[in-house]
Amino acid sequence: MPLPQTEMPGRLQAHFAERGIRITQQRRAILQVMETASKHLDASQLLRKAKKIDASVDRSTVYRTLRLLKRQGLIDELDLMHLNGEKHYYERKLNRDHIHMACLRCGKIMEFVSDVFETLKGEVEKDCRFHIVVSRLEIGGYCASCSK
Amino acid sequence: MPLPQTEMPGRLQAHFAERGIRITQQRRAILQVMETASKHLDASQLLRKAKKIDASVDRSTVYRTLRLLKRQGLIDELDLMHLNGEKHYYERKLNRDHIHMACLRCGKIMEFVSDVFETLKGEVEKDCRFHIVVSRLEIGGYCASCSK
DNA sequence: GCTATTGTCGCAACTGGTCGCAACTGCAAT
DNA sequence: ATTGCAGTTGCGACCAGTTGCGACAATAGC
Ligand SMILES: [Mn+2]
Ligand SMILES: [Mn+2]
Ligand SMILES: [Zn+2]
Ligand SMILES: [Zn+2]
Repeated sequence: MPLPQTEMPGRLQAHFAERGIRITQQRRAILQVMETASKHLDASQLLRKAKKIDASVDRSTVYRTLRLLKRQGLIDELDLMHLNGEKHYYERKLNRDHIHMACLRCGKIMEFVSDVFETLKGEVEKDCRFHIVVSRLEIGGYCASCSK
Repeated sequence: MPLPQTEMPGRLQAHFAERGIRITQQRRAILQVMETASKHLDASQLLRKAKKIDASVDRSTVYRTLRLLKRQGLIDELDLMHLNGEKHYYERKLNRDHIHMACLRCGKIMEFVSDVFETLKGEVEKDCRFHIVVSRLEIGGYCASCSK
């Protein structure tokens, strides 16, 4: 089962500079956390980690920076089936979209890259004349070990 | 006061009866709203409409009933790309899954049924040995009239 | 119909995400 | 280096969703 290829250690901060977006102390801390994160951070985890780098970082700034990163297409927002409450999860956008699967029993999160998914998106673009910017496929169910 | 109990119960209420789930005045009101809704209600709209049928319905009961309906597989929960804040939208689960597309410019929501989507889910079940219970594909982008 | 059982409800307190505002700061022009 | 200012921040108030609890009401059994 194919896994998503990890992006080069590219810099979120570089994207900001290129697009003339102001780089503040707080944003630097938040971006650094997002860069180095093992995936799927939620907002409060992100806040806690960013505070370790710059203690002045406030909750609102985390949410505002997440919104900015989303608008810039640099991160994806996930529900992961809301297995643990309503919160959302964030991960750096990779070269290729991937599907997320969440096991409703053990809570494991799996990722899957598929050509059929690409085909499906192509179909939507053609049949609906819809120009896709972002797409998100999340599946809930039972993983191999839990479905026995 | 709630409507008379002799009123023709909808499918949701029938499902509750079959499964031995207690049918209360408040739930009857909420189910009735979900049955007759043109789609994609959010929680506060649902609360407002349900209160018109039974004024005693409380916010918590709406959320608890939504959770119950989700667990029973009777409704789907959608983000619709969080075009209007973080809230979630709900719709009755239909015979066949469909994709949701949201236009980032005009806000229009479109639905699309695709065999390729079914193929993709089949692939996930087979390749990942994952038993799918619920799936949700949401796409953000620009509709035909907005992408010119 | 009446009562006992137990699931559900409304309420109020709490948590997590948002927003308006005044203070601050990154950055670029001098 | 200094200055000027738009963009950004922390803060506090606010709003939406959750939870624990005592009161209540839907059902089953009499
Ligand atoms: Mn969501
Ligand atoms: Mn992922
Ligand atoms: Zn599992
Ligand atoms: Zn549009």
